[in-house]
Amino acid sequence: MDTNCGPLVKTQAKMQYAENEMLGLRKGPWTLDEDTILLNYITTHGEGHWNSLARSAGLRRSGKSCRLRWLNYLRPDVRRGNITLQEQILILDLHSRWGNRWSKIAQHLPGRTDNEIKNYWRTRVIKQAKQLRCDVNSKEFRDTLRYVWMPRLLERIQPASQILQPQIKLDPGPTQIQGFHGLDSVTPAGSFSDSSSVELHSDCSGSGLDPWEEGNGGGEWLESLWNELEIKYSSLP
DNA sequence: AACAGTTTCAACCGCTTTATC
DNA sequence: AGATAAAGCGGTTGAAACTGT
Repeated sequence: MDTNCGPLVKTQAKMQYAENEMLGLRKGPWTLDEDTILLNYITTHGEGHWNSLARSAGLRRSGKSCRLRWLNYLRPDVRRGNITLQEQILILDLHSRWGNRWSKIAQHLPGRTDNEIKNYWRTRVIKQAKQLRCDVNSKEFRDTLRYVWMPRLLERIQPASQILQPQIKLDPGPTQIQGFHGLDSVTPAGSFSDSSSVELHSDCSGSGLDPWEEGNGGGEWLESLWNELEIKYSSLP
């Protein structure tokens, strides 16, 4: 991120901080009471204009803090719980296309917040990269994600998917993943869809390590992966 | 049971972008 | 056109929860 900013902006930030300090605004974890107040207020008056909302609701919180609490926690459509296999595939794929554009990625995972996806990426994917001694931004790691881990995830959800989509076949190895051609037809900058014949030489591959071995809410996502992916991808730019 | 080390994730911070006056 | 406010984004932090010894 470009960290250059003018002295005016810095001054504004400092003034905002000083103002918050003077107003004695609360920080840290939200209490049940605060949640209730915020929820009730938004239910009645709607969201937006967060600074004035915070004041009107009688919350000793910054508008920013209220907005974040609402978006990441209190919103009724926020989905909680384990990231499903389908969601994992989506995250991996969309991240390969867009990088750390968390909010953009989150738009394609209904009910998931950018914060949650970002946390998932940092705690699971980056952790795996470290264990494999890979740079998470390296081509090797990205190819491993796409050509080793994503097919594995697909294999896992395939039995359920086959019930509805028996024509789907998984093509193992470092080749195109069937079902993702639609994605690859869109080639944004930074995508690596041009590596369809890539060979994996990195230590990342064939390690036997499977980052998704542990519980993932299996069984609750028996709807068709492909139907879901089609819906998601059809809305991509 | 107690402690240390690790992981997770809610919340914050600094900054940019967008909207409004 | 410029100033200001509000909204939004991505990176980071720290406390709670979890795990291992």
